[in-house]
Amino acid sequence: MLTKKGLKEFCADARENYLPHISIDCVVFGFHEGIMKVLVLKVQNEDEWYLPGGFMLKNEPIEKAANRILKERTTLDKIFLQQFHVFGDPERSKEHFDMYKDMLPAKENWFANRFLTIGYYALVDFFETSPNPDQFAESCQWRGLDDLPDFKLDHALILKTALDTLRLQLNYQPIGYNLMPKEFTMPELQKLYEAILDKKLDRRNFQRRMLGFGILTRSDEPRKGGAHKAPYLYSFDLENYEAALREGFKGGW
Amino acid sequence: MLTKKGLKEFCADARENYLPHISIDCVVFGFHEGIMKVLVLKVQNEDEWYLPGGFMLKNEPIEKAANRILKERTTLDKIFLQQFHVFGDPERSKEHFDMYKDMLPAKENWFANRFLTIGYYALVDFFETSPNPDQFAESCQWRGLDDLPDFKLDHALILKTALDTLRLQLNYQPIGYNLMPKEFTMPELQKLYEAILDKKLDRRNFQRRMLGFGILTRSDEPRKGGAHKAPYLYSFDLENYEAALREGFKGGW
DNA sequence: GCAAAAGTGTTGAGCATACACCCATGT
DNA sequence: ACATGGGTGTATGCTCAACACTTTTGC
Repeated sequence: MLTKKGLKEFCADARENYLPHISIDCVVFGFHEGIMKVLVLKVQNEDEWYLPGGFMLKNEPIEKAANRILKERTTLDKIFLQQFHVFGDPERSKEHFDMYKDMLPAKENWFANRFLTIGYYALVDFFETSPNPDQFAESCQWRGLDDLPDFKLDHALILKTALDTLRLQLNYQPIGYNLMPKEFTMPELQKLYEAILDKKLDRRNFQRRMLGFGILTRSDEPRKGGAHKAPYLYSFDLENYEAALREGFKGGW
Repeated sequence: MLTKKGLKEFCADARENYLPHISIDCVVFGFHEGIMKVLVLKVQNEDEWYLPGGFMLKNEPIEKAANRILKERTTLDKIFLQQFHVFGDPERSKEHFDMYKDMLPAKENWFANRFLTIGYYALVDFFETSPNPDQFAESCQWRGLDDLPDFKLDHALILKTALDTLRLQLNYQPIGYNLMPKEFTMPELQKLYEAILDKKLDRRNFQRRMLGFGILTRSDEPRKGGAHKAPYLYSFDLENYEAALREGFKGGW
């Protein structure tokens, strides 16, 4: 939560630069140790949790705004981003309104407005990401899907909707290029799918199916060093991958 | 196009009642004589075409606004509506801006604003719909997908995106309850699918597949009067239909 | 040599496709 | 009777799920 002075400064700045009534909230998915993780923000000195979000510059394309916001939170550029829904319940930002309503008169108070928020989800490489808190937050951190905090506002709904969309997407689009390192083994990729879908898949059928999509390249060198039989390393064939992204494929899990 | 007086009145009213920077545009699909039709508006005395759209009251949920707008255009209530995308290119409403920029100073000119538009598509019963023009339009009429006008703004993109979404939806959701009359024959339903997908389907396989979804009820009375063998009449089993809407089914066309 | 991880193969069920055939009705 | 639209049946092939077998590696 901001101090009165901080709020006043923020509002003056926001009114000048941002489109009113509109925000962007992002669900940033990463994959680490077999668990799907989401970037969450914790407010200073409070047990309050949010998804990373922000506002749109007056003359900025939506997707650019989402990219800019995420770059600030993750240091990542060129993130895979997908708009998935607009949340516009008139009461959805009431908590924010109540929190700040006594500090500034409504006319200059940015948070006295109703906000529609455009939901984006992002898929990022966990290891390339350096979470950065924003001016409202004390920390920005990864949380597993099995260990989510209680979100403020409608951010739990936003997260759930993003996850549902992602699961649906899995049925007709390749996923993984943005979530995996450059090279990976088939079992590692399978763990990603299992984490997203929250269910076990058959090792052998997964392999056949995945290879059938024709979006993977097997490198000559298997991964060494581990115990047991050395698995092959794969990477995505970007050309085919992107063709599949555009055209989609059939069938589901 | 509005007169200066009309514009001034509209803008004063809009500024008081509507959320700035945000509009809603709707792609209304109907089905008639084997062709998918879309509701389009024609501007008075100009060869300019738009999709039906409008603005959101300051305290109105998005979906309510879309419903209200469509009720005005179609006289229909309780329309099947699906939000599908937000279009937010900063230049997208430039045509509107240019058209009205000399009539009113930017400060009072509603159309001097940048607008994000939330795209909804609607599925309606062609025969229940009575198209009504709005204050900007001279006519509101159905046009077949094969006979679309050149749209202004980005409305061609909005329509295409809606159609793509609808086709995707066909893969995992039942469609038809909102587009067909209460009772219909299997060949009639097939024509709907063919019109949406723009390709021929096998009569017999379509029937088996459709019945396999378990969302149809066959009535005892076949349709009489026509030449040839009397086809059975079907209606949707609303309970199963809605369950299928929620849970989706697998496989595509 | 054994356990565990990973690669490859096989089989059977179910579903989609492409047909063939039968029934009803108006001309 | 026959053309046409419509309902039902069947053979083929493909895909997916389930499961068996083999290979590699560290202990």
